[in-house]
Amino acid sequence: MGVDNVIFSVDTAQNRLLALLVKRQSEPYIGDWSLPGTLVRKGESLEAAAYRILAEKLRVENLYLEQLYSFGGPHRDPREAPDSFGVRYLSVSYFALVRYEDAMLIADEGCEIDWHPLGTLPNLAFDHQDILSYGHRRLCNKLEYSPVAFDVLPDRFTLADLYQLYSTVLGENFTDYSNFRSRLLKLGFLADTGEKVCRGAGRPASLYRFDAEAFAPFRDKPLVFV
Amino acid sequence: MGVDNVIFSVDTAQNRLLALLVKRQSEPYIGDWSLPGTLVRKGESLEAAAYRILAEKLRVENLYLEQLYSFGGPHRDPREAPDSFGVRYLSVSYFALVRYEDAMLIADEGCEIDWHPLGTLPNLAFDHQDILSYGHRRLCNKLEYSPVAFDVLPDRFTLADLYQLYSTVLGENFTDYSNFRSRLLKLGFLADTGEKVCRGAGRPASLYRFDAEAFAPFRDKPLVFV
DNA sequence: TTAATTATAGTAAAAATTACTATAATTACA
DNA sequence: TGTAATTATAGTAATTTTTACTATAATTAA
Repeated sequence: MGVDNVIFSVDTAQNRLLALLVKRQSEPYIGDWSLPGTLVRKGESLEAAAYRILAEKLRVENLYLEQLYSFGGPHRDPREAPDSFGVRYLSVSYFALVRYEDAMLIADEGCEIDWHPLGTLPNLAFDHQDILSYGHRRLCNKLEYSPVAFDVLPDRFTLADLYQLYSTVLGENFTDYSNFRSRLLKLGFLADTGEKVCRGAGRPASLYRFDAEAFAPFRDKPLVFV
Repeated sequence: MGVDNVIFSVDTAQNRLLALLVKRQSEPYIGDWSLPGTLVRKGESLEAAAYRILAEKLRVENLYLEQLYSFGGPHRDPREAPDSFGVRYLSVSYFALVRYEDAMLIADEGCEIDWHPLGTLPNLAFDHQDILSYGHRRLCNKLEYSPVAFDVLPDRFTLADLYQLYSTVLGENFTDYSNFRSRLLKLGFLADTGEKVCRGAGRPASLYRFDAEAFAPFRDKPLVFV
């Protein structure tokens, strides 16, 4: 039984949504890119295994992680072989969003690992393309309905930072900046810190922080940010 | 590796949301109620196993089924014992909504099985209460955002039937009937068959059917029925 | 025949969304 | 130094959607 992670990050400098892939070093699919995965260890929970893979590939402080789906058809892996329970390889997938700027790739002994823009993905091993696509759908939904963005933004951020994260993930047909601003501000869980930052030309922007307490009443409500 | 099902139905005559439970006939938790479950067979997909349990407990034509979550902490089952993969018992749960009026319980050799109203559930075996609660949350969301209702309504139904299903599942603080009607009708995927039915006193109601083709543009869009 | 009952249509006020315009505060550069 | 470009922010009018109702239609019950 294995855990496979779909790990996303947003490169705000280049406006790209990225997925973390590792190159397989053994058969089957040797040399192909795949999702980082692992077998679950004795006594280890699924979530613990998911965090462990992530920590083996990435040094990162700020992230959001949740279970995605379990893929377990009998023909998904050529390694298929009966075992004591009469089942074949099962993959429980998790999806994560991490802060790109902080994430340090851990490249141990020749293990190739890299970020890949969602637009130009290589062919993936196993059914990992399906898993990744499913993870992408979930990421979009999560962003629209949950405050996951604030797990990967810095503690203090501008509304432009927030907007850029949203529009990079959700694509072109996203609300315009002005309306996004007023909607978010009206919700009342973005607290203006009073501080300003200058980023290149133009009027300085206010730094906001996410007020988790003020967000509490929205928990588990269908709250749409788009 | 096992599959456990959270199977819901709506008793419209009594306005109750029901879950299907079976009484355990072996240790651990012997005599307690639990979700219907099974071990996955050699060469069987997870979904196939989920449909198989359902078919073993219930004769029913109309249903909706989807994967819920995988529960796999190392301490969830007292039966825990290491196996060849180094993992413990894992439960992949599925949730289903079936048409109550058609569903025939299959009671084989002394296997106790019954519908239980969500309000008055007994103590459940293992972590099945958690799984059931999670399934209930998912059911509410599904109903609000997807056309699952039409999988368990008869082919032709009145708007009152539809409203009753929604309000039974989603509870008291649900939109009023009049606004529910106009919202649904405006969406344009309910086709008036022209037929009328009399149900007790009052003006006869139109029978509608779900027009899957007209619904197509809404697929995967965040469509709120509430 | 009248009252009760259920289905359906419609509507006015409130709220939310959308597509903008205007203004403020900074940097870039001629 | 002054003017243009740039970015942030505020505001607003038109439209659409939602909400809380009222009115009317078609049937059964008495």
